[in-house]
Amino acid sequence: MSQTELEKSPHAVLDVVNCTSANLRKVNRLVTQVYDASLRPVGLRATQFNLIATLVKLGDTPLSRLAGVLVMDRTTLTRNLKPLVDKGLIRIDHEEDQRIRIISLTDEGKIVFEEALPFWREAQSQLVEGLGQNRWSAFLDDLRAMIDVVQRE
Amino acid sequence: MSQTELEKSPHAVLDVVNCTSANLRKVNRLVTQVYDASLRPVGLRATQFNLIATLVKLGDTPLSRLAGVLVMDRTTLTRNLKPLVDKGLIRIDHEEDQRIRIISLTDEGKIVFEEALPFWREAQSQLVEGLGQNRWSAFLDDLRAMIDVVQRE
DNA sequence: CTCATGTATGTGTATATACACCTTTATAGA
DNA sequence: TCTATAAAGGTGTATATACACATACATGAG
Repeated sequence: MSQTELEKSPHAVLDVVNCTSANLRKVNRLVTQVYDASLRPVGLRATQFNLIATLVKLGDTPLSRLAGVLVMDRTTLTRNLKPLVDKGLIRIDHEEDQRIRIISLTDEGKIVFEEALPFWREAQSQLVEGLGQNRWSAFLDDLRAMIDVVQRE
Repeated sequence: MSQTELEKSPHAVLDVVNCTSANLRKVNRLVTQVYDASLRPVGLRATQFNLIATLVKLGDTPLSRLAGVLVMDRTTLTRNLKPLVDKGLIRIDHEEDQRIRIISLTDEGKIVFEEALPFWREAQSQLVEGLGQNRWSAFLDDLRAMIDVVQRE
């Protein structure tokens, strides 16, 4: 009769409480709900707002490059674009190279972004102030460090 | 002709780079992929492993209480249980009160958890060491602080 | 005992995510 | 020129997430 892993390490279950992934997912759920709630008046989700903001910054961008900048799976981006295209906020055009899809903001997309900005700021401030400026800055630094850690592999 | 929000605040787009939600979601995507990849040999996703680990800790638990502990929407939990029930790792029973669903680990669920533990540890170590013990601890503290901030509303 | 109300849960729908696999289009060699 | 390969993208499928709405059951007021 061999001992189970749990009998050998009774603290194993406690360790799992410290799971980086589980804690991240939990925070992500909660924080996403805060931003989604703030942005609801303009009909955007947090993900969609970020996608639009990235396009404002980059200008017209090929799909794969956009996915690279967002550090997002290409096929996820394709799916995320759909509701925005349906709403007329984003346009997808071709280039000479028929393989390449150029993602652009429409005029309405730009307007909606401007409308959404104050609502985004509201959510952002709420969290920055809730955690405190300094601690929030450190937290953001750590998020970026974590990105480096994972991507460096 | 009124100025646009962007013309008034040319740094608005740069601010959005610091979006707590966007950065969290990005890290969450990457970290989830690390844990999913580690756990693939045992056929569990990070979310599923965490769900099982929580059940190991709590024992048989009513659905809504489990959702509360996980800080997860009740309906999300229902959906997340399905693949685990299908695989026979989790069972859903009734109580005397016919409304209540009791979620339990099956014997096979317990076995799979034990098999999964070393793979979880591998992913966990990878991130703890990548970020450094101290910084990782601070990061986890901040995640928990962020949970408090959001829940305190 | 009966019904109004509250509690526990499920379903419909939409989005977010990503892996495996497939199609289309360029391009570099032979 | 022709073709093998690489590059860019899409689709099928499965999971993760949550809001709005619907259902079933329990319980207390009368």
